[in-house]
Amino acid sequence: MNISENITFPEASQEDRSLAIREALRNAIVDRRLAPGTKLSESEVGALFSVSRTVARAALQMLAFEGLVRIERNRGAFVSNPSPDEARQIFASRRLIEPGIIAAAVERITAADIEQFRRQLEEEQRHINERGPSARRAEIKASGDFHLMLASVAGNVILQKFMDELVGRSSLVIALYGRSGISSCGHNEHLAILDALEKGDAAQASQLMLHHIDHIEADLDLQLKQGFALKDALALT
Amino acid sequence: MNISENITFPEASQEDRSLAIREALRNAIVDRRLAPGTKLSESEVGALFSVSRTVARAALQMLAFEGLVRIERNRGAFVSNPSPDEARQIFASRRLIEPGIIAAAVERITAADIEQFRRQLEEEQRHINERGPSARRAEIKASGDFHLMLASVAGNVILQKFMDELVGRSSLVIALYGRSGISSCGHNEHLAILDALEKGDAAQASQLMLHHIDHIEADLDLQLKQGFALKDALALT
DNA sequence: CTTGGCCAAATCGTATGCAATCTGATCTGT
DNA sequence: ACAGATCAGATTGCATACGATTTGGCCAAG
Repeated sequence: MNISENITFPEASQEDRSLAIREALRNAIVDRRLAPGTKLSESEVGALFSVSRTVARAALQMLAFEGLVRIERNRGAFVSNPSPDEARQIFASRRLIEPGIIAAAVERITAADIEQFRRQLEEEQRHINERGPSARRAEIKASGDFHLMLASVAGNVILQKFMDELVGRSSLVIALYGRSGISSCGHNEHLAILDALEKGDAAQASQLMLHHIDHIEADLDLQLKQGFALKDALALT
Repeated sequence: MNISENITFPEASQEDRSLAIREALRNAIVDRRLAPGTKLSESEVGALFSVSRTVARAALQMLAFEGLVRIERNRGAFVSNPSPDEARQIFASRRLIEPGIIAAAVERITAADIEQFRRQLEEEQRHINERGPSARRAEIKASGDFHLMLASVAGNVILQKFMDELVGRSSLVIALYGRSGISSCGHNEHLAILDALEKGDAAQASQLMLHHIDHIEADLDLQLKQGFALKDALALT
C-alpha cells in the first residue's frame, strides 16, 4: 500500500479505456466531426487511441447499443444515419419520458441544483452568442446537457440512462436535419422551464417541456429528406 | 453465387453466437435459475457454451448494459441484485412509457395482432393453471411477453428496446420480491387491456395498464426487504 | 465495349497467451 | 492467540495471431 501510488493523479487513464474511447467517439459523432455513414474500422480506432482492436471493438459495441453507430456483421461499424422516421420515434419517446422527469425533478430539486442550472444556461447563452460551426456544435451539446442535468436531478437512474441515449441520438438528428436559424430559441424555453421548476409548478414545467420538444422537432427538415432517404438506401441503407 | 449455398438451412447457429448466449443467460436470470449475486465467470460461461472467453465476455457486457448483470472491474460479472429503490424506479419508468405504448398501439393494431394476443393469453392462462416452480417461471415470462408484444405493435423501435430492458429487469425484481399468491390476477388485467385495445379505447386501455402496473408493484415486498438491503450491502454491493 | 467470374487485399470474428489485479490462506512477530 | 503482512492461485484486462468473409479490381469471354 504505497502512499505514492495513491497520490498519482486520479487514475483517469487507468480507468476503463474503452469507456474513454466511447466518450470521445460519442462526442465526435454528436458534434458531427464524424459524419453519418463514416466507417469506424476497429484497427483504425484502435490505432488512433493506441489500444488494441479488442478495446476499440468494445467501445464500438457500446456505441451500437446506444444507437449512435450501426454494426454490420463482417463489414464493420458505421456512424448511424438515422432516418426521418427514426427521428420522429426519438422525439415521440422524449415526449413520453421528459414530462415524467420533470415531475420527479420538481420533488427533488434543491437551491444548489437551481444555481448550477443557471450557470449551465449562461454557458449555453455564451455559445449561442458566438457564431461559427464550432460554436454551433457546442450549442447543441450544451442544450443536450440541460436535459441530462434534469434527468440527473430526477433521481431515477433508469430514466437517466434512457435520456442519455435519447439526447445523444437527438443531437445526431439535429446535426443531420436541423435548420441552423431557429434553434437558439430553445434557450429561452430552457429558462422558462427552469423558472417553472423553481416555482415548483410541475404542470407548467411539463407543458413548457412538451412545447420545447415540439419546437425542436418542428425545426427539423424531416419531410424533405425523404428523397434523401431514397438516395442513401442505395448508398448505405 | 451458388444457389446451394443459399439453400443451406437458415444459419441459425452461424449467427452471432454471443447473441445466443446473451439470450440463454437472460432467460436463465429472468427465470431465476441463476440467483441474484451468482458469479458468472468468463471462463465458466465460455466453457458452458463451448466458446472462448472473448465471446462469453461480449455476452456478459451486453447483459450489463441491460442491467441484468453487474460487472466489477477485475472482479467479474454477477447476476444483478436490484435494490428495492431500483425496483421502484423500474416501475416508475414503466408507468411513464407503457401508456405511450398503448396510445401508439391503438392506432396500429390489426385484427391479426389481436388474434395473436389472444393466443398468447391462452398460453399464459395455461401456465397459471399448472402449479409448481417451473410453471411460475413460465408465467412470469409469458406475462412479460404480453408487454413486449404490445411494444412491438406500437412500432417505435426505441420504446421497444426500452421495454425490453424494463421487462427483463421487472421479471428479475418480481422473482426477487414477489409474493407468489396474487400475481395470477394480472392475467385478467391483460385480457381487459386487450379488450379495450380492440375497442380502440386508448384512454381506458391506458388506465387499465396503469392500474396493472400498480398491482404488480403492490404485490412486491419492497418495504420489508430494506433490512435485507442492509445485509447485502455488506455481502455484495 | 460490356459482362461475368476469379483473385488478392483488407477487415472482421474468435481463440489463445501474457501481464496485472484480486482473494484468501498461510506464516510470522508480538 | 491474534493481527498484519506475504505469497500462491485464480480471474480478469488486454494484445496478438489465425481463419473466415467481404470487397474491389483485373482478366477473359462474349
